[in-house]
Amino acid sequence: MKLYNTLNKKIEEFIPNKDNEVRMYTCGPTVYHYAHIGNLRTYISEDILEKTFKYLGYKVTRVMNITDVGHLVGDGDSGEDKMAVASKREHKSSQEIAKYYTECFKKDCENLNIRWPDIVSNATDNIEMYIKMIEKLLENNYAYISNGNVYFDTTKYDKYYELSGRNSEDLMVAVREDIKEDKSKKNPFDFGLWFTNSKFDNQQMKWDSPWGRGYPGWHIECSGISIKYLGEYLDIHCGAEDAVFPHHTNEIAQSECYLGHKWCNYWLHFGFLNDKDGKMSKSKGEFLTVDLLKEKGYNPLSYRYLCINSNYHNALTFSFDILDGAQIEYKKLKNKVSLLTDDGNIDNDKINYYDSLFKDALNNNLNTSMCLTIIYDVLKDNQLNDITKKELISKFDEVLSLDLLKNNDIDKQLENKIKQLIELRNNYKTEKNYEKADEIRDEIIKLGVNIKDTKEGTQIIWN
RNA sequence: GGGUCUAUAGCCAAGUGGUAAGGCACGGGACUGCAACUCCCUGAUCGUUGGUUCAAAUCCGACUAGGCCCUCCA
Repeated sequence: MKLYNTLNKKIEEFIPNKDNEVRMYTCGPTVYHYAHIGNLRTYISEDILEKTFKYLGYKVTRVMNITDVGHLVGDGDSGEDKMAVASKREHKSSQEIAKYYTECFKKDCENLNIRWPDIVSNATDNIEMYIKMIEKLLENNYAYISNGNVYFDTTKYDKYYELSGRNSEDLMVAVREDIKEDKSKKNPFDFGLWFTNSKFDNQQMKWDSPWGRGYPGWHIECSGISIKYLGEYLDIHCGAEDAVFPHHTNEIAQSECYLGHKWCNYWLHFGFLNDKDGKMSKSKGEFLTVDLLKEKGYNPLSYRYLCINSNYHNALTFSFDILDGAQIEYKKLKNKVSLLTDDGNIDNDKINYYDSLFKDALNNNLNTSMCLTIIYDVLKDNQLNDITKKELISKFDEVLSLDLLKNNDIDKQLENKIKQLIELRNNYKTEKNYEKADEIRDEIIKLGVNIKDTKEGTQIIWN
């Protein structure tokens, strides 16, 4: 399959180290707050990538980290992070905060049909791995100790700027207002591997290390977890576009210097979900969570549909108007699927034909909007019987996970009640008492279903 | 200042050199007691500007606009 590889800045054929096996690492969330839907866009894309690999016949091992240390308290971002501040005031520990928000994240994933990765590891569960790596980096002179902290020396790794395409001359130092330049570094772009002398004096989580009691730098976490669980050769590393520099750049530097060879051949980055003012953030504007969407009457899968109908690589602008559109499209699609019957026999030639089109779309740099087009084509194809259509859609939904064939757990009791109401309404209709008939229809709609009058009678349409 | 990505109809978008997929919305029609659902019909020369080519939305250059990044934000 073809993917856009940030490392080479072009779309190229994906070839894993071992035939038919993919080792995949995806940067996980920092659990200091609820995830907003922009955060979740990345995980939706990763979920589709993972399921695509499987659909194409690869065996996939996917690892994700949970960052539960490093900037839970005290960094620039948390100044506006009211929830974390509130939790602190309530005397909750970092661990408690992390545990709570990890559960929230898990629930968000469930709502969006994001499969929980095979291995999910907390940053704090792998301290000995980071220490082992840092020791070796120090031993081989890729790192140095200064002012109580261990730093990676970026001048010792000549491919440091390969991923981001930058150079040291043009980078600006401490460009963000809330960041102060760290004078302990030899070079301005060196980064911390281990801190004992932190600028955050209220850091709660600390561990013993050969360099004193402290805590790991942010970047070593992903390298450590990846190498620990996926070995020395990684096939693909994913994350949002903002992670290219410095996070992934630093990961490559420390991992390859530690391993002594090339680490990962493919780097995939996902575009942002922006609001009309640009980057969505937790502190400005409306804080858009999955729960909020549900409260406002949106199906979380409408948002998944919106993401699927876009290209993972490009920025996507969010507004409720756009989500409204996606929700209507999604409902209509699902409704069309729900009208399919079980008639006929499965036509395997047709299955193979459409399945190969679907795979072509996925192979083409994850062209998921084309996948949706193929579903519409299947639905419109009058050479296909309903059972074949259903079979195809069921297969495609293994990747898209839009629950296209799921009837949202029909409640038998509810169904019986609706059937009674329909009978009552039809009696009124026969008497031409349309006022009463409409009242009953409204009542039925309030129960969360639609009805359709056909020549064969009134059908229930489950939303 | 530098890096990187993007720019196709009202909206979401496909398109990877040969004369613009699909979906939604809008409008028209069929169906209906009226609706909803469903079905049918209807729309763009591709940010601007040079160039390469028999031929460019698609390649190259310039410009314009926008996103992301330049130390812990997905």
